[in-house]
This record gives sequence, C-alpha cells and structure tokens, in this order.
Amino acid sequence: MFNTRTKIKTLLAQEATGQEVIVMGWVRSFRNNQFIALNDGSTNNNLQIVTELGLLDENTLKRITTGASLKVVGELIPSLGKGQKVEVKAKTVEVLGDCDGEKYPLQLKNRPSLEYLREVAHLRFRTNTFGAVFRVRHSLAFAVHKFFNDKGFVYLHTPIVTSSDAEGAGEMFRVTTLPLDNPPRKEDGSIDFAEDFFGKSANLTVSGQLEGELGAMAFSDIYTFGPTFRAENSNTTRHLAEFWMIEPEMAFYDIEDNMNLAEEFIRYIIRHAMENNREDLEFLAQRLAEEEKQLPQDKRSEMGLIEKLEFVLNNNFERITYTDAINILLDSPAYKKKKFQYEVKWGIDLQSEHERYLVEKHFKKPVIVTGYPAAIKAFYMRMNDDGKTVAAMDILAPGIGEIVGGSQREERLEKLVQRMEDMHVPVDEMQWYLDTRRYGSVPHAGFGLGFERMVQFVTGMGNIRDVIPFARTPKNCEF
RNA sequence: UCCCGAAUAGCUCAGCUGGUUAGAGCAUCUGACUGUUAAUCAGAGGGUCGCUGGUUCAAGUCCAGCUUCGGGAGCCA
Repeated sequence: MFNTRTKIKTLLAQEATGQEVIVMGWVRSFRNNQFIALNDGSTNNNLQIVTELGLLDENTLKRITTGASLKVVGELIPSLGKGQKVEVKAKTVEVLGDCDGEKYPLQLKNRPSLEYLREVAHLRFRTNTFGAVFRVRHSLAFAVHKFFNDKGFVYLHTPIVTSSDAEGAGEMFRVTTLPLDNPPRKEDGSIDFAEDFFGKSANLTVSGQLEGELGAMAFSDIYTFGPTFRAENSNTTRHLAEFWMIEPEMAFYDIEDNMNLAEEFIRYIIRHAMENNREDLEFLAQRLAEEEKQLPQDKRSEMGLIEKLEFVLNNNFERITYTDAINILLDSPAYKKKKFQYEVKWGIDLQSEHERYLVEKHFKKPVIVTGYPAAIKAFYMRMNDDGKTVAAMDILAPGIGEIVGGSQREERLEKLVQRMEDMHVPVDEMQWYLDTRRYGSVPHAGFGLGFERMVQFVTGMGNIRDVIPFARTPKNCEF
C-alpha cells in the first residue's frame, strides 16, 4: 500500500508531539535549502518541511524545485519559526516527480494574472486562488444534493442529447454523425435527418425542465443538476457555452411556494459553504479586497465578500412585481436624469442597467421580481387572472444579475395549447409533454439556477471562466 | 454579434512628438549564505516587439486588415 500519508489539512489541526508522519504533496517554495512549503490541495495552508543541513545529498536538494512532488517522512513538532504553529522535521525526503524550473509555467512568485492562468488552466488548480475557488465549488455542489435529498426530492437525470427544440432557451449545438462534407439530402435539397444516428435531428440540451416536469408528475418533487449547452455567441463575464444548471420541479407548488423554496435553497448552500469553507472564503475575500483597491472609490463594493454573504443569510430577499419594478424605475433619480440607455415602460424586458439599479442602488440586496408580461416570457408559464402577466419569477443578485429564473407552470391543457400556438411552438411534437396535463394535471412550479453564477456570487470571482475548471466559450475549447 | 481598449523576455510591465546595439522587477540558471516566511547577496542567459501588408531615408512607435485577449452591451442561467 502506497498511500499511508496524512493530509496536510489534518496535520495542521493536530497537536504536535513529535509523532512520526508521512506527507505527500507539491512544493510551493523552497527557501534557504532548508524550508519547503508543501501543499496537497486539502487546504490553502502549506505545511513547512524542515530539512536539516546535511540531511539531503546535493542531487536531491537540486531536485526540490517549485512544482515538484515529494514524499516526506518526519516528526510533527511545534514550529521554531514564527510563521506557522507546527512543522515537520524531515527524516527522509523522496522526490516522486521532478519539475523543470526552466519550463514550469507556474512560478507563483510572479503573481500571474487570472487571464494568464486561464491559458494554463490545467495547472491553475495549484494556485491559492483556484484551490479556494474549486474547493468552494465542490462544497456548493455537495450542498445542492444534500439540500434536496434531505427534503425528499428525487435527483432525476434528464437527457443531455435531445430532439426537442421547444424550449426556445437559445441556439443549440447539433449532435450528428452525418458526414459534414456530403450529408444525405431529401428531394427538396434539405438535409435528411431520417438517416442520422437518432433518425431525427438532435441537439445538446438547453434545459432539463420539460423532462423534469414529467418526473414531478410522479415523484412530486425532483431536481436535475447537470451540464447544459447554449450555442449563443455570448462574450461576457457571465456566459458559458457549457454550464451546469440546477432545476427543481415541484408538484402542488404555486409561485409563492416556488419563491420560498428558491430563497431557502440559496441560503442553505451559502450557509453550507460558510460553515465548511471558512478559510477559503476568507482568502477569497482578501483577494477581492486587494483587487478592489485598484478600482476608483465609486466602483468598489460597499461590503466585503464575507459581509455580503452574511447579509444574504440574514435578510429576506425583496419581493416585488414587475409592475412595481417599472414604477420604481420611472420614479428613480437615474430615470429623471436620463441615465438609462434603454427605454423604461410597462411591457419591456428589464435590461441589465435596470436590474442593476434595482438590486445595487435601490434595494441593495437580492430581489425577486414576479408577474412579468406574458409576451416576453416562455410558453409554459402560467397565465395570471389579469390575462396579461404570467406567474414568473426572476431572482436578481448584486453583481451577477439574473441568478434564478422560474415560474409556476401552466397546468390547464387548453390554455397551454393556446399559448403554444400563439408562440409557434410545435404542438404535434410535444404530445408527450401535454400528456402531463391530460392525465392528472396538478399545479406545479420550478426554477433554474445557473450553478456557475452562484459560484461567482459566493467566491466573488468576476469572470465566469474562473469558476468552472475548463471553460467552453466562443472560440475556446482547450483542454 | 455590436462598442471600447490591449497585444514588447517565462510572468507583470516601461519604452514620450518615428532616429544607433529594445529596458526594469520578478522567475530561471550559476555561485555565496543558512531558522527562512514573496528569504537575502553577487553574476549570467533569455526578444522575429501577435500576424500580414502599407507609409517613410528610417517603424516596437504611424496607417489598414486579420487573429487573440480584456471590459461593456445584446441574448440568457
């Protein structure tokens, strides 16, 4: 058995009584031919390994370079130096893997930029920032499952490859095995997808919601948590071509139940990270604070990262209707001073600048907007009694914008079919979906939460490409 | 896709209104030192100035196109 080591996170919490320990990890720095800062990814804190002069031969000393991997056997003792509580006095040091200093792209003392690290994304996990980000990401993902599991939701795996293009959530990636240079064609010259692998045109999913509704009609409460794809040519700090989405769907829920669940859910996973990743979050808060020092005073956030998260835990989200939102905007000093680039009037879709104003200037906390005009929302959203608005809800977060989009679904068959026809959704292809409304239809609701945007919110990272291990964006599919 | 900005050493950046051999800090390598904490000290190596074309006696510097990156907008989660 090779792995008899103790992880560094565990060792740093132990009482140092000179007990023998085995540690393995990667060299972060090597000072004075004597002091190795070793990291194994279990925590951002390094373990100091002390090698007494003369312990190691010349050759081994030369091989202990930044990035090299080591196996160290030694005694855990109280540190003689000031920077750390405990350290390991080495008995043996074995280089497991060499790391050529001339070629290694990560020399951390250079404080490489986030942009540069994106180019070496295969190595960036070894930095403090990305170590913290991806431990927090893991923790949030774990909390997602724990939250829903504890409430009795069924984790339903909706398909990645679909033939349905009804959701209209965006441009889709086509999945095909047809030859690109010479596809089979029908008599009218169009491509004959009957000859394709699935016998019809297929795409990568843009949402698991419709399939999720099928599950909710049997299990009552389900959720999906999986990759989602949009072939939009979006070049922003908050869009990816491949991202992870959480989509719960609940039978016997109305729009208010839906909002309550979403709010409880967001608080739960943030609290989980706060309780389990405190050190990483404090490191990220520090990083963010230093980054913001570069900004002019008026661009800096009023709250630090930790305060912001605590604020979200301790304050209810503001709930307003779309109509209220429009009225607040029309009454705002920003509107009167003509600060908005886009027109404000009932019926428009809220623009980024409007959402930012509501969230960051007016309420200064997350806001849930409900009751959007039917014309600007998807076909499956339930029509309100006014005949003009639908039971939709968006949760807007400071700095990120829309983090959740959800609705109570239209459970009445005739109204749903009418909406589909009005919005040119192919009713014939959607009979399987309409069956839910034919056979024991019930009021139900659900929402979608973009996981990476949540990770951005919790870690304070400004660019969504820095919160997913390997970002897929237009013109970029490395690694 | 649109608007703005950027691209100079492995990294982070200087390089002014065009003018000899393109600089700094860090990293790397060599040596010294040895309880260091972004260790310190001395020395060395390292560049097709993103690509293509143009203007000019002369282009890292000016112009055009392209590529990539960053910020903002749209689309959205």
